[in-house]
Amino acid sequence: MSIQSAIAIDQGFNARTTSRAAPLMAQTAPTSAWDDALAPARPAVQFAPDSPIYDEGDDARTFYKVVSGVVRTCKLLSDGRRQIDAFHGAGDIVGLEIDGVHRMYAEAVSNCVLVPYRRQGLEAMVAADGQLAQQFFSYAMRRLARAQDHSLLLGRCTAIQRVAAFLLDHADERDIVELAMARQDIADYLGLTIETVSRTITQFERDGVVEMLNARRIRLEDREALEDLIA
Amino acid sequence: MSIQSAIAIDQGFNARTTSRAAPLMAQTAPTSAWDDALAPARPAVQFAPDSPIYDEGDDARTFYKVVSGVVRTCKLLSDGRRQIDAFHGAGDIVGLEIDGVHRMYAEAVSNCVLVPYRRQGLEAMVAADGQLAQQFFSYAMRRLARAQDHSLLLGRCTAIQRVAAFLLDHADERDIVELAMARQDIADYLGLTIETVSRTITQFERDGVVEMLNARRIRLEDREALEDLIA
DNA sequence: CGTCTCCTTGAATTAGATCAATATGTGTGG
DNA sequence: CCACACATATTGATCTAATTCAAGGAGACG
Repeated sequence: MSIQSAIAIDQGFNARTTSRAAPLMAQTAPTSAWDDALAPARPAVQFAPDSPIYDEGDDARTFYKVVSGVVRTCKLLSDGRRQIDAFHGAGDIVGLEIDGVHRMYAEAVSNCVLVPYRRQGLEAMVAADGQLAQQFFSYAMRRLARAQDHSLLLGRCTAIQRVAAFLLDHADERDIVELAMARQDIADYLGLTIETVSRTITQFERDGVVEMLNARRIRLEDREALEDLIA
Repeated sequence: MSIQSAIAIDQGFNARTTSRAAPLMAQTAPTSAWDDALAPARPAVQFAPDSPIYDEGDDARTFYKVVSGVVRTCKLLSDGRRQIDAFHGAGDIVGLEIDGVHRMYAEAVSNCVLVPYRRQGLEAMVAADGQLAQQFFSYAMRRLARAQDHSLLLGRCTAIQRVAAFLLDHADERDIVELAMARQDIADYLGLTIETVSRTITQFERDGVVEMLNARRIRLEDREALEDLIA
């Protein structure tokens, strides 16, 4: 169903993380132990921007490891309001659930390559292999920590602080922010409107804190000023 | 340090969940496997309302299982704004971290009895015992699911929806909400002000949706109406 | 029976949303 | 290469939900 739009490819693993996805990858754990322990359910699959990966409510037989590109996981309210839970880059796991059903839906933000794994196989291996189990526990705890940080941002931070935190989160070592996602995605991640995100970035530019090379590429001119905002 | 205010007691395990904590407990997994597998680090410890359990930044050598009462885990912003991440009732684990440091601080909301466990022992056991590891992984994933639901509430729901969701979350089978926490706690959990929480509940009462038996005890007169608000 | 803490209520303010254009690309076909 | 169409982004004007500021009540407790 949601995988129909995906095109199976026989290789593509050598194409390492794009520089665009690198900042996200930096926040994820090494997954080397995985690649050895778990056999992919199928060859890697490619998704075009905005194409669905799985739907909320879908049977969660399969989970994915992101090889390249960026994935968003979201929830919808009945009136159409959307909350993006997280963006996932190379190395991240998406779609892993304890019970059998996906609690969110996932879509490709950019062109993505994902490796699908069977959840069934995982459960047996986790029970058998303490090392692997430790890795998955650790992975879940790291995701939890991020979700908790996100709650603080959504519950108690101003628009200025949310956008500042987002830019810092996605900046690379050279203070360049390469945005894989559109303004609407940023807004739905930060619990704001697209207009507020746009205005806030513009304001940062007026204040000389950032420079917009273009809409998707922003340079932090004064990283400290941004850090002070969220301190 | 943060445990100084706690008084070690030699028993208290037989005192099962108070009715007050029951709704929270319902959201937690059975932990029977634990009690057998992991030996407490010390006898159970009692905490008075508002007393600190551990501080953000503290060495996370110890984690706790809530035996009775309610615990809050929180983060502070530098200007004093507080976000309550979660309330924890009987059966819940608090203070378990992957790295060695507590990412939040924890305080007793009501009178609490907690059993402390050493994290050190846990890591070895998890690596050795797949069954136990599976339980901890599952626990972390359930916490993650709750944190993600909370993000949707904070990012995209109105004050009315947040308060409605909170009341439904804490109602027992008889549609009675026994609130262990003060209005300020509810506000800091929902990302609102105390005034907005108060006004919203008052409005529910005017609309005949709830009845306030007293400030800490609310009866849902029309559960469906509340459910429709968050649908 | 006063004092304290917690809760509620009211009035004024504001951050961010909404509504409404306008601009800036970006790809397409002539 | 230009002109058009379409997406996405920015900007402006207004509105509103929630906050802030400021009193009052209502229990709880010594």
